[in-house]
Amino acid sequence: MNQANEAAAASSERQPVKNFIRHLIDADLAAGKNAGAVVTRFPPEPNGYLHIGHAKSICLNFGIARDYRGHCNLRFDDTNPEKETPEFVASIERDVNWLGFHWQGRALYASDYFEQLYQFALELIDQGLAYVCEQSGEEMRTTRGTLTEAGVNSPYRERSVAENRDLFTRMRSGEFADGSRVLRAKIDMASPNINLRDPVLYRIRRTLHHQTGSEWCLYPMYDYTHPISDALEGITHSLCTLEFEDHRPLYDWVLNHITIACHPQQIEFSRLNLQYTIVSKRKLTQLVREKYVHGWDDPRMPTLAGMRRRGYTPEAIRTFCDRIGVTKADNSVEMSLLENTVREDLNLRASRRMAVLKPLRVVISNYPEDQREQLTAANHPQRPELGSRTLPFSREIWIDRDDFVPERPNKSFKRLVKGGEVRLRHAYIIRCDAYEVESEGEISRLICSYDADTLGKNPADGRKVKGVIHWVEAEEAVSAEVRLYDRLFDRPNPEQVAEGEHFTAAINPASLTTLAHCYLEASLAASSAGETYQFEREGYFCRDPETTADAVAVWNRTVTLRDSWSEQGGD
RNA sequence: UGGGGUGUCGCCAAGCGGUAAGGCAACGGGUUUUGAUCCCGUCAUUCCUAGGUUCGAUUCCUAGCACCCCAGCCA
Repeated sequence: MNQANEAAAASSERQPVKNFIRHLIDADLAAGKNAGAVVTRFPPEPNGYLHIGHAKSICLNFGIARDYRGHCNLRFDDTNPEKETPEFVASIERDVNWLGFHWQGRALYASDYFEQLYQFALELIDQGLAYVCEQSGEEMRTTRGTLTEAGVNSPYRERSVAENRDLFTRMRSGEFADGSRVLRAKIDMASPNINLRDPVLYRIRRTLHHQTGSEWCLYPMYDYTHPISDALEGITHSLCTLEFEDHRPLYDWVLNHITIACHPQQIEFSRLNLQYTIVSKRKLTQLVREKYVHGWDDPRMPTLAGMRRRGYTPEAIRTFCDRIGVTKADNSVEMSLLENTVREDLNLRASRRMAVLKPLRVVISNYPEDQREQLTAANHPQRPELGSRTLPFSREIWIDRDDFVPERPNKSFKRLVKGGEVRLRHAYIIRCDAYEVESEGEISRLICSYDADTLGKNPADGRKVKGVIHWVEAEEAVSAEVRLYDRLFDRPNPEQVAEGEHFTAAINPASLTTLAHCYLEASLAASSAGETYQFEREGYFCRDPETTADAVAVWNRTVTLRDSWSEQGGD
């Protein structure tokens, strides 16, 4: 971040906000549980990029570890090699760090525990609590029962311990075909909780694993792996989302039936729903694969990589996560909360610059042709310590097309009209004397005159000029491409589409507007990738890091300025 | 109609028996060389509903209602 001021940035963050999980931990601590330790973990599956929903979980888990002087492990839940890749592992590590959180030592993997997991499975078998089942997937589905009817016991359920041990050992050594056998927990096929109807613990899959290679053809399931991984790491509070609530009896069952000292407490909270976007990894993957967006880091994506590229700061995202809170209630957070948090953060730290997005040529007829001036403009109206920069000024400048109309449309209109005056930000007051029109009817040029006695002061005769517009000196202007982003979906809940339609039907076709011929003030020639500025009267813009050095620089609009004018019916 | 959850302002969310915090949004007003920022003010006699307990209930009890999740060899 350019001109970052740590103190200023830090002030936008708040003191720890209490939530029901922190209250539970307080109670545990007060009761002397876990010898006063608080250990959490963030357990992503490396099958996609991290998004804003993960940010909520990261801030929760790492935030609690920080505030309770414990620690939080980053642990990849890598038990399904078919969907996981090293690229995702790398992106996740990068994004967690970028968000501002760090783990001790190396990142951990559930696959680190494959051997121990296997030994614990043997222990379950020895107790008669797990068996090798040869039913097909289809058979297993039909015998599982329904929500209201009990399931039917598998014919393989009563195998002897010796036979189960033999079979399971041979499953590991690769004697059986993929999918031909699974290891199942022997619990209760009539349980009203379907997760307890003899759930699968292990399946056979000959897939190269990104961490363990071809060492295993036997992979453990999430419900079996997660509690043991947590326990092996000494996790005290295992935080997950609501849909795992009815898996908790299984989580506890596993730990209650093996020899292990630690028994973490699983606590569930509701996942984040953000209006006008989606946070389903499956759907985000589809947007990328089917090229609805330009990649996981497309600035329209709710991924941390996309937000970073768009210009959102980690501080703003953390503050947002503080503000949405943590509860068990289903929620639907308005985009304006996120946007306001980003604006608030950027307003404080971003230097101001001027940029003309839709250029309209202006000639100042009474300004001497051979004259040039170097004006001085403060980088930030409220923070003088951020310094100032120089603004060239001459007879020819660019202003934005939206800042001129021939005739005043209403009495509160403050921009330039023919015969009217307006203040050029940081410069003089000009009057529009005439305008030229092209064959198409489009205005091609404005002929204006300036009041030389209005630099840094109001007119001596006391006349009031209300409007202020931004501009860029023509000769030294820097060419740029500017990309304006709008919400990716056209409705608050993109899942809500007509019968038979897919969520992609809700994609906003105007989510990206590219302006290829924009002019930035001269000082921006020295900007560098990733820097964010406020383009006055337009919004916050971040110089795109992915653009090649020799091309015209690309700027991504992070967020617009609040605009109470257009909200009232202005344009 | 099985099991597990949740219901406090348009959105998020405090509150844990003592008489409804805060943020966002919205709406007024002031300052302003960004229609930005900033400042000031307004915004739930009411907490899903109905009963009950109590001097007193959003908080306790009972009965309803609404919504979400679960039948992957995904996580």
